[in-house]
Amino acid sequence: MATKKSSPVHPVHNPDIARIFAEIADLLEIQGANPFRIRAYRNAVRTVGDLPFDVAQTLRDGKELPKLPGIGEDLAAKMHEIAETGTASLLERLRRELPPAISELLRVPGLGPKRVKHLHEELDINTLEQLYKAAQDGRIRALAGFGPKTEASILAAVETHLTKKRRFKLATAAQYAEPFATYLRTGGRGDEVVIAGSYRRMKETVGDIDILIATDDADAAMARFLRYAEVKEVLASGTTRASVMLASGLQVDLRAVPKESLGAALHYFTGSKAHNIAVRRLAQERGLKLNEYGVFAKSRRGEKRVAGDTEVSVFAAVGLPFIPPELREDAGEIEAARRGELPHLVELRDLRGDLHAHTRATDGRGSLREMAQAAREHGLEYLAITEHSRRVAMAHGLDPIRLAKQIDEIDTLNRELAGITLLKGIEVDILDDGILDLPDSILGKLDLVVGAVHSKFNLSRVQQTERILAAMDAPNFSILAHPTGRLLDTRPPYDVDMLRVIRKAKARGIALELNAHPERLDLIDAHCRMAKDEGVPVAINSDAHSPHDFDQLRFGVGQARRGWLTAKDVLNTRPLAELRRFLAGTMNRGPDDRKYEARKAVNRKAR
DNA sequence: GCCGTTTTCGGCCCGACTGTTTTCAGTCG
Repeated sequence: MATKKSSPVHPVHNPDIARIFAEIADLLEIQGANPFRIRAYRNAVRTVGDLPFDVAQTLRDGKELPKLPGIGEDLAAKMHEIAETGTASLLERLRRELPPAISELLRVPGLGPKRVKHLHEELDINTLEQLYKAAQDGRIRALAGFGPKTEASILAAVETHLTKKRRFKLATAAQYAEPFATYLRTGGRGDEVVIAGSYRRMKETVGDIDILIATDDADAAMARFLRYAEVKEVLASGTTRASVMLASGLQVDLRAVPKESLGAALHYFTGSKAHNIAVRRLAQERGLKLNEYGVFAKSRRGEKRVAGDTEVSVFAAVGLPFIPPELREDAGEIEAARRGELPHLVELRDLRGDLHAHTRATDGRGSLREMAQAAREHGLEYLAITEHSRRVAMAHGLDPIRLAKQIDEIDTLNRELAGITLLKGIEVDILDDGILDLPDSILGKLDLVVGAVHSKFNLSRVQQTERILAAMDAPNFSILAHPTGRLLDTRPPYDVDMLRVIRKAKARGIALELNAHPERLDLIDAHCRMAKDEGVPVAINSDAHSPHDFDQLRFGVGQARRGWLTAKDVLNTRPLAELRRFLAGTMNRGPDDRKYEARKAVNRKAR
């Protein structure tokens, strides 16, 4: 339901503004508005989503918003309006003109604005449920421009969509959870506040947020929790636990514990459930009882508390060293801990560089110099510039001439930059047949080649795998970008035999990327472990499209930690000289690589 | 709706694929 302007206002965060702009864009699109006007809103979604500061907070602090690219007078005014009222009058008007749930229909793959409009006007379809019913009844295939295949794909898409419970991407949840935790921390009594649960384990998406507060005054902490301005609804509230729904739709649970129980409670509420069960079993074997209040030894005269003020003490009581939260999935971490073989996980500060970034030359938002400076400010020593290649027309991908020009620009800039080195790269498209989108004559002049699939996601497993393996046979190929192509919530991974890809990478001395973009986080944790087991280095890359995107590296590191990676397993922890040696081994390979050449020749002939 | 300016309106990344056509519209990235 639409928020009325007169209703109590919840503080607004950037994702809220972005969501409103996105909905406006959707509704305008269905109405058939000027496509460039729609694009302006979509650009604004990205701009707001990427901002390194909170818009509403900035305005509340009485500060001016800086001039933002693509945000003119009108959109700036709307950002003010949303920050103040939680909504935009334009959105409210559009919602009156169109059924409120109709923009949901645009989420169905294969349905764009024209078809949604058509379905609305011809069949009075306004919701996913109505769409599903119509597809089941075979009414959609009867419409002009639709057919049985379209109908079947709609049916399948809605089925997967309807059954999915809403989860938040880690980076989005962070934007709500961290200010909330900060608010609780500033309660003034020195309470210890920790966000536990899957958030602390750095899972790529979280269903809700679990906050733990160690306090001497649970009543006051509870009251403060419930008073938080973003609370829309109190779902439950007692003396030690409460549960609320925020205006953003994110559920937050609070648990207040006495300070001496913090460690045990933290362990308990961090999970995972499977990990907790396994640890409790260990406790049981030792005649101990483990719960959220501590570790207890049974005696004839009741129970004696033996540990629980810190997590370390909890683990120690069951004979284990501290296990980092990211590993707590009962996926071998307890056995490894027992044997003293836990990995020393990679940390953000271990990263010395970033091997995937874009600039304004294609679809990025910073100049070469701005990106270099931002990388340096994030403590990096090197940064690879890897624009899209020409096949990605929408991003204005580089052709050989423009790439050659950028190579010169980077050489020139490197001569004057201090404290950071730019590497010359490309994110070259892997075409349908596994051939790269640019000729070797130009690729061979680069420091590295990052290969990526951006098309033909629905090839069969065999075809998709062969395509990628073929590309890795190319004379110049350093890193396979976002290896499964998935976008969280939006696009499933393509079907590919990852073990074969990883073994090919091993054979060819190629690295795999762990793309740190919050929508991607690709490689997934299991594949990180697979790569590590096979001895293939993983590059944690930001895929930065603007200077502050380097902030996202922390989510990539979280994912890498879930994949058991140590600094040694990560390519871009290496010093520049060492990295260069690795990259040199992936470039300008000799005539031994006949497979790729043969394939290229065959394909040329076929054309 | 933004932007840049030859200062007040015209341009704004576009190629490929799919299913539906019978020469192409709609969607995607």
